[in-house]
Amino acid sequence: MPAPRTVNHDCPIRDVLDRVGDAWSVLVIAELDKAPCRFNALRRVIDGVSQRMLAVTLRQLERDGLVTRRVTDGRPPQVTYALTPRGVSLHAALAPLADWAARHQQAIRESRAAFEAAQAAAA
Amino acid sequence: MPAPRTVNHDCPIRDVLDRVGDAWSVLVIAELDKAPCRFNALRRVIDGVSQRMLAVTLRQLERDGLVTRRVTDGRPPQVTYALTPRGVSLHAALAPLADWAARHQQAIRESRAAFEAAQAAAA
DNA sequence: CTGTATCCATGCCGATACTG
DNA sequence: CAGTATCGGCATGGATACAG
Repeated sequence: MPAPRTVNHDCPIRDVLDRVGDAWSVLVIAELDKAPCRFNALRRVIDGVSQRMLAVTLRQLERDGLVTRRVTDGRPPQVTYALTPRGVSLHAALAPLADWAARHQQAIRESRAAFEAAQAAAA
Repeated sequence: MPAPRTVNHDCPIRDVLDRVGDAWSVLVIAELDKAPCRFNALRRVIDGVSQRMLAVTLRQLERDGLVTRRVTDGRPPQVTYALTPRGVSLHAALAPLADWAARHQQAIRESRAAFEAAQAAAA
């Protein structure tokens, strides 16, 4: 019975969404796309990210070859993160989705409000 | 000084990713884009999704106006789900990302392997 | 400054049981 | 067939403390 006509979880897009679907990855990528950035600078600009999660996120992105980590020893030590070409291309691939989001955001909010109103009415 | 130059969480794309970043939404959308489908048919084709999560996922998508839920009372009762035009457009907006994923999947795997090899070597 | 290690609260989700 | 309700385990992630 080797005919699994079921939808596969390891279709490529699920892979990406596992990377990029978390709370911080996209924000980090978007920020680094503007300019390379140091750890604490990112921390300040991202707003709400914990030290732990920023470190974890950057590790994952580095691991996947989406960002580079460059250490400049000195006083104090500095670590600069930057997007790789691959990271830039991911950011580009994200653009249509961002565009869709911006265009439908309002309509979705309205749908949601309408849906909840209907729910309330039913109750 | 009301100048919060921090990155915002409610930038539209984070909104979408909160919807679409979960494990099942994209799979459901992809499946419904092929053809409308009934609940248990989806359940069978999606493979691994629990009854609960499929129900929750469909509710959210319906809530956001991405899918419709049509009930055909009878013996037995039938419920058919289908994508709305908005849902179709989301699926389209996802395409570039899926494409990127397919193209970089292999390279990412290699990066990851290399990264872990480096880690192991360092230890 | 740039992290890692630990602890712990929260919330997600599968399993199960039950309803129309 | 198409769900909802409830429970419990497990992973996620914030807070804190510590290190290079």
